[in-house]
Amino acid sequence: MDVTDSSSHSSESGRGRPGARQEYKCPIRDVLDRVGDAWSVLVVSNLAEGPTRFNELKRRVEGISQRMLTVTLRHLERDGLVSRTVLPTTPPQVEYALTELGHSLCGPLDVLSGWATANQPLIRASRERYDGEAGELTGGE
Amino acid sequence: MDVTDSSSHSSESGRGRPGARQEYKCPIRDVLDRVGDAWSVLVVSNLAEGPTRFNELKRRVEGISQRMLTVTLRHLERDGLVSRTVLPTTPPQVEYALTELGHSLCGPLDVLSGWATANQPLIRASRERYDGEAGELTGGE
DNA sequence: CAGAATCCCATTGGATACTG
DNA sequence: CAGTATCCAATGGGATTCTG
Repeated sequence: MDVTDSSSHSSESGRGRPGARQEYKCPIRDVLDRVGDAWSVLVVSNLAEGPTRFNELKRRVEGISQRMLTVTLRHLERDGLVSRTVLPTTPPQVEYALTELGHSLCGPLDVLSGWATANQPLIRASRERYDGEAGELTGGE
Repeated sequence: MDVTDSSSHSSESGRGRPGARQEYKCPIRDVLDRVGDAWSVLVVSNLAEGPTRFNELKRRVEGISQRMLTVTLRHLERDGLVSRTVLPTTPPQVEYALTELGHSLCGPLDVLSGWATANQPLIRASRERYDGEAGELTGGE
């Protein structure tokens, strides 16, 4: 494991401007920004099953707003994980598909989701224990 | 790949309350919420090297605010990934360490960061290409 | 030292309406 | 159909201050 940030800013960089971190951080960061975005993962995993059109995707990811789907797809496209193909039909159809790079991400993502699925019970349990204890202390009772 | 949300809400669940998604989603989600949080990853990877005290951690992750370090540690603790031990000294010392569960996450995290490191050049390139084209269209010249 | 609390602005993201 | 644009509530997170 070596995700340790090396190109870190001295804390003065982000001073005064809340939320405005900085542009250059460790390489991992920006990838995690994408992976960490729950929508991205759901979209990618959906696309893993094959090319899909916008509204179809919106239906499948169900719960995502139109705006977020657009934004997410743009990000994924920008990162070269997803390709966007406009079919010259009327009405216009747009097909999204994983690129090679996108497919290659599925492996690592799978490992992670495997871990998540396997350990979710433990995590859930830990949370309930934690929350329970917290409640005891606060509630006094 | 099957991260597809199965316990999805009909869109009525989150209706009206922006940002307030819902409590139950697919198992993967809450794990990704933690992994996706850049700070969590940095903290975990730091703790992977051994137990560390609060301020030491703050120094090492450099760039993290005190508040975020506290919050992040609380989350990790709640999820059972990190243990918190108060040494009864004066002044009080608090040591944070990875639990077994926490350590087990390092593997998957490593896979991911491996992918990230390996493909970062491609991603960067893709972004520049994308941004370049976007600029052409918008700026006209 | 370790952390809780407060203030406050910036970004997020849902809802809605409009366009080609 | 496939978006784009706008509005606005909620959250995130830095800075600062106070405590045991």
